[in-house]
Amino acid sequence: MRCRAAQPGGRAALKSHFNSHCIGQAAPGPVAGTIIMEKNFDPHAVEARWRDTWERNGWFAPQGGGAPYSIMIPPPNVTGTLHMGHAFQHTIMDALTRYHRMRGEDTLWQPGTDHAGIATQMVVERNLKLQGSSRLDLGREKFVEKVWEWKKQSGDTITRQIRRMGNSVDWSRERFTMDEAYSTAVTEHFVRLYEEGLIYRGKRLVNWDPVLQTAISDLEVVQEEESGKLWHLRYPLAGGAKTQDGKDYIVVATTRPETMLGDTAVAVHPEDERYKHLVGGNVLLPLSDREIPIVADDYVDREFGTGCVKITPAHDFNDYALGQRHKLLLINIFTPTAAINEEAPAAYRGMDRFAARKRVIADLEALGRLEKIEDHKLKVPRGDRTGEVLEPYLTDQWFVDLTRKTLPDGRPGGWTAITEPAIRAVEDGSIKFVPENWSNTYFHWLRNIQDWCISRQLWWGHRIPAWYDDAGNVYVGRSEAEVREKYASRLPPLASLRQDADVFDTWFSSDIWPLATLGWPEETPELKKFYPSSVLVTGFDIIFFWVARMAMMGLKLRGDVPFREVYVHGLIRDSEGQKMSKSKGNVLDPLDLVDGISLEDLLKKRTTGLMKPETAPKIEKATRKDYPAGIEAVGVDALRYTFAALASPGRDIRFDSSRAAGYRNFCNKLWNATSYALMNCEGQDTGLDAATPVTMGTAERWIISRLQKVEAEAAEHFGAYRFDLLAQTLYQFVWNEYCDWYLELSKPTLRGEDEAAKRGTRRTLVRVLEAILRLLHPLMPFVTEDLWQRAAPLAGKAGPTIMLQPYPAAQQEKIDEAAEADVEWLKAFILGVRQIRSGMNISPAKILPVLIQDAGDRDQGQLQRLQDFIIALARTEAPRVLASGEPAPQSATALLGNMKILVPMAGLIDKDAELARLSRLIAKIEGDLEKNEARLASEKFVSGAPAAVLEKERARVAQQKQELASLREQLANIEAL
RNA sequence: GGGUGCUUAGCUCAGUCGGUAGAGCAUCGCCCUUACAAGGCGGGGGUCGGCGGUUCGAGCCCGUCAGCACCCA
Repeated sequence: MRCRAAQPGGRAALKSHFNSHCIGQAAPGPVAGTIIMEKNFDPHAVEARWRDTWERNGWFAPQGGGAPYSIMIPPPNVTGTLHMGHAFQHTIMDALTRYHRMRGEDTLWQPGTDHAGIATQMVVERNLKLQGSSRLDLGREKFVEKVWEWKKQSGDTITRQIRRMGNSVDWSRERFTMDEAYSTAVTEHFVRLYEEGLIYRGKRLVNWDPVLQTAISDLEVVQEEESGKLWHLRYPLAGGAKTQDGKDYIVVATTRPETMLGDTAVAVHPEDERYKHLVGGNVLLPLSDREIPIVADDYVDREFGTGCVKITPAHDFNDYALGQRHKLLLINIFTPTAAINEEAPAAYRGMDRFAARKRVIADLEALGRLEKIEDHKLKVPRGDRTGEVLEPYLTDQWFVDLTRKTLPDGRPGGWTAITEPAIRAVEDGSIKFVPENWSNTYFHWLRNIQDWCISRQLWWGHRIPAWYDDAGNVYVGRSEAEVREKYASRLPPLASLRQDADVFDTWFSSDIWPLATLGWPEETPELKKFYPSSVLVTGFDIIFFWVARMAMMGLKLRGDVPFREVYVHGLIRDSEGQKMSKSKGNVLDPLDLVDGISLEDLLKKRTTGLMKPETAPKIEKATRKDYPAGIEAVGVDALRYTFAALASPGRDIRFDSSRAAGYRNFCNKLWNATSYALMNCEGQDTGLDAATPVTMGTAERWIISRLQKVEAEAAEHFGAYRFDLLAQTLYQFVWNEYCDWYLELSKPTLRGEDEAAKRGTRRTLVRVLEAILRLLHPLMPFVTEDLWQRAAPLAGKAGPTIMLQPYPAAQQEKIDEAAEADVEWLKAFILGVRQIRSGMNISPAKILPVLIQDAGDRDQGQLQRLQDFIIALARTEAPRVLASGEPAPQSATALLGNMKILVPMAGLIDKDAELARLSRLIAKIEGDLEKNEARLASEKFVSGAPAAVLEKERARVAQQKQELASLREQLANIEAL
C-alpha cells in the first residue's frame, strides 16, 4: 500500500471514483489498494470527505419504486441554532430515513424551518435596541423588512448545522413557513375554517404579555410558584348592613390589590352562613367609590381567606367566568402595557401596575381599609419568552372553535368537526403513539380543550386575511379582491377596506406543515404519495402545541391523519439531570462535542450574553469542574451513536460525555478492524470467483451465523424504535464478536498453507465487515461510508455510496448452530487457559503445555477441529489428550464441562497461587450449589415447577457437584505437594 | 389536588415470556502480543428504593409506603 495523497487530491480522487461507478463499472475503483489508512480514525477528515458529496449527488431525494416512507422534520426556528435536542431528534429521524431508504423504500425526509413569530420578532427587536432603534421607530413595513434581512443572514445557521450532522433530508424540498406558497396555504386554511363557521372573532379574556403587547396561548404561559403577599382589604357594606359579628365591612383577600380598581362584585359561597344574609346587597368599593353587588357563587372556596372574594371579571379568568354567570360589568383598567387606564380614578391613571399596587395599598392603609398583609405562595403566570408577569386582558381576538357540538345554523361545530375526529384517530389506532402511554396525555388535553386564540398582535407572521369596512364589519377572504367580489352585494365598489393588523399564532401555520410542505391545497403528486407521513419524531413538550393541532387540521382539511405513528422521545438533560438552558449555563452545543472545544472557549460561550450576568461566576465554576480540560472532539458519528444508545423509550437522557468518548473509541475500533481486513485482503484473492474452491472453516461459519442473528435483531429493533438496543446489539457484535474473536480466529488460518481456507477466511473477513458497515450506516453514516468505499470492492460489492445499498437482512439458512456450539466451546477453553495464566501471573508471551483429561467424544472432536485456534489464541503447545488411566503431572486446572484442561506446574506455576485460585473457584461453586440443592430439596418446588425447569435444575446441580469434586481433588493434590 | 414516569454495580443505563441480574464508563492486576494503548488479556464490584401479597419460583405481576422528576389544575 502506498501513501494516501494529501487531502485536496484525495477528494478529487474520490470524485472520479464515483464517476466510474456511476457509469456502471463494478470493478474496484482507483481508491481500492491505493490509499493507506491513517493509523487512527480522524472524524474530521472522514466527515469532510462525504458531507457534501451525498447531497450533491441527489441521494437524499426520494427515489426508487418502493413503498413511500416519509418523515416531516419538526421545523426548527429559522433564526435558531442547533441544540442537543435537535441533534438527538435528527439522529433518530436520520437513522429511520437511512434505514428505510436502504430497504429500498421511496423515502422522503422533508426539511424546513419555522418563522417562529414571537421568538424571531423578539430577537430582531433586541438587535434594534442595541442599535438604539425600535420596532415602533421603524414602522411595520420597515420592521418586517428587517426581520427578513435577519432571516437571510442567520437563517442558514441551523440548516448548515443540520448538514454537518449528516442528516439526509431532501434539501431540494426545503420549505419555510413564510414562503409564498406556504402562506397561501395558511390563508386557505383560515378561510376554509371560517367559511364553515369554525372560526370566530370575539372579545375575550386572553393571556396578555405587556412587554410584547400581544396575546399568547395558554401553552406559552409558565405558572411557577413564587412568594408574594396576600393583602386583606376591608370593603364597607352599603346601606347600613352589618356582618354577623356586627362589623360594617367585609374582608376580601387578594394577591393583586391593584385590580380592585376594576372590581365589579364581591362573591361568597351560597351556603356560607356567615354571609348568606348579605347576598343581594352591595359594598362600596373603596378608592373608586362605586357600589358593587355581593353575589353568591359556589366557585368561592369558603376555607380560603375570609370566604369573601373580590371579583374583577376583566382581569381574572375565574372572575370572568363568574362575571358571565352573574352578568357583571367588565371594567378594564389596564392599557396594553399594563399601566392604569382612564377607567380608574384619576389618581392612578398612567401608573405602571406595580407602582399602582403600592399606591393602592398606601391609600387603603391611610383610609383604614387594610386589615393585614400575609406572606403567601402563589402561582404567577409568566410569558415563556419574556419571563414577564402576564395579565388576563380583554381584547378582540380570532378563535378557532374547538368546543361547540353544533353551530346555531345546524352545521357541525368545532368539537364535532375538528376535536372529536382527532381524538378518534388515536382511539382507533389511525395514529399510534410510541411509547403508547403518551396517548393519555393527548386525550386529556383534547378532551378538556378550549377554543384556540390564533391572533397575535405581532408584526412578524402571516397577516390575517380579514378586512374591515369603515363601519367595522369584517370580511374574510383569500385576498382583498376576493373579498370585494364575494361581498359585492354588501360592499360598495369604492368602500375603503383595511386589513386586520394582526398575524396568526405560529402554530396556526405549522399545524399544516405536513400538508403545506407537500403542496397542499394543490393536489400534488408528492401530497398523494407522501401524505400521511410515516412517523413524527418529536418531544413530549409539543404534543399539545403541535402534534394534536396537526392531527386536528390534517383530518379536517384532508380527511386523513398527518402521520401514522408518533415517536415521542425524552429530553436531553445535563449530567446532573438538569434541563439545559442558557441561564443555567449548562448548555452543550452538539457541534462542540463533534469538534471539541477548549475550556476557555466553552467558558466564553456559556457566560456571554446572559440575561443575568451576575450568575457568570457560578456558571464558570461549574463548567471548570465538569470540563476541566474542555471537551475532546468525538466526531459526528460517535455523537449520533451516543444519542441512539441513550434513546431508551419514555425516558429523559442525562447526557454523559464519557459515553460519547466511548463511541468515538468504537469508531476507532471499527477503523482498525477495517484496516486489518484490508491489510489481509487487498491485492489478495478474497474468494469471489465461484470457480476457485473456497473452504469455510468453523470460525467462518460461526461469525456468519452470528451475523444472521444480529441482522434479524436489527430489523426488530428498528421496527420497535429501540435505538438503544440496536446500538447495543451492533456494538457488541462488532467489538466482542467480530473484533475480539473472529479477527483473532482468522489469524491462524491466514498464516496457514491451505489456500482454499485462506480464501474462505478473507472472503468472510471482508463480507462480514461489509455487512457490519451497512448495519451501522444509519447510525454512523460518515465512517461507514468511508470504510465501505474501501472494503466493499473486496467483498464484491460496488456502488457510488453505501447509502443506497440494501440494508442487511438475515438469511435463515446461514445459521449454523453446530459452528456456534464449537466456538462457544473454544472460547471457554481459551478462557480457562487465560485464567490460569492470569491467576498465575504467567507472561502472555510464554507458550504453555496443555494436557487434557476426561475428554468426551464431543470434546475429542472439537479438540481436533479447533486445535489450531487453541494454539494461537491461548498461546499453548498442541494440547495432548491423556490416555485413560494415564497419570497427570501436578497441574493447574480449568474445567470445561466434564473435561479438564491441565497446565503442568513444573517450573511455571506457583503452588500457593494455584491453591488460592482453586479455593476461590470452589467457594463460588459451593455457594451456588448450596442454594440450588436447597431449592431441589423443597417439596413445593419439586411438585410445583414444570418438568423442564426441574430437569434443568437437576442437571445444573449434577454439573456443579461434578465440578466441585474435580476441583476439590485438584486442591488436595496440590496441597499434598 | 389529578396524572405520568423513574428508583438495578461507584457513575450513566439495559433487562423481551416470571426461571440463578447485564453493558459502557470508572476501578484493580498483567501486557507496548504484527489491526487497534482511543488497545489486549484477566479480575473485583449488586439486600434490583422499603414493606406486604400472588406464585413452586418475583428485578419483572398486584398492593402499599417513601424519594425524585415531569405534566395538568
